Amino acid sequence: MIKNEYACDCNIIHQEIVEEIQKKMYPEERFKKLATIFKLIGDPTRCKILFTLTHHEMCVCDLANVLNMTKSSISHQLAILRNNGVVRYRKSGKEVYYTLEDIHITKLFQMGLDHINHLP
Amino acid sequence: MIKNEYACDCNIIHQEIVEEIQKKMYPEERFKKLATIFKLIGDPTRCKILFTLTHHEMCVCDLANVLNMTKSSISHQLAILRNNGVVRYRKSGKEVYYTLEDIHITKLFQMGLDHINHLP
DNA sequence: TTGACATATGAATAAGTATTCAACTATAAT
DNA sequence: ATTATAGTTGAATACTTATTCATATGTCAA
Repeated sequence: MIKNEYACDCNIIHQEIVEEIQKKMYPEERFKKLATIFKLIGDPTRCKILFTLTHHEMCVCDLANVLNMTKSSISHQLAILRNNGVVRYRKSGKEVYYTLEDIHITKLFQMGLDHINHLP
Repeated sequence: MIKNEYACDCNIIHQEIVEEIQKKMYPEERFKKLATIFKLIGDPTRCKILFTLTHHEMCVCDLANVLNMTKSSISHQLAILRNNGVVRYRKSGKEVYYTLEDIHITKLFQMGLDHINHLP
């Protein structure tokens, strides 16, 4: 048991295992990115938006009606998805139409969806 | 264009599409569950814990050392993962050893990890 | 050009959450 | 028995974030 004064508030119990994993550890930045990806899907409103866009391209008003929420609220959430490259938009007259952009996140979302659909 | 006074603050622009998707829509509860799953992974500390446990079963002290955080902080996060069935624990003397429990969440996590590892 | 509507956005508010701190339980060692 | 250590947990704090409100921009129709 090696005292570890600087790193944290407790002892290392299994030094070999700890060192082995510390070598494999990614830099902080990568874990932040990873968490961000999951956090993007980790909100009910955004889940509903993604679910809806999986079925059809949609403008903000229609999304607001489908989700039964205000345009403003939807628009804020779309901005988050947009700024993280999850959705793409095209303008047509007064309307703005959104579609899914990021294939990886879409796949992750679909996997999560399949999972809960198979729950009891 | 049909005025929708009760549902939200705006008009339905494409009624057919909206109605079609409203039929396919899941109940609120299911989207909450879905979001919860992703939210569980959507935090850098929990990502690090999951990453570490992917490689080896580990006790709280060792986890605290690997992540360079306090035992308390780790323990709180482990409680969240535990309460949501993501990790399992076994006691051995004074130590508590954690392993991954939920195969679905582990798979989702791995998919996310693969994704960011293939980023430029 | 005026009015109506679709969308975006900044600020404010409210709710949620991660970490710290202090106190607690349980186990092991002396 | 007493002490030290591993882990948990509740409360407090600091931070993040979703929604609302008010306002602004841009497009279309009259």
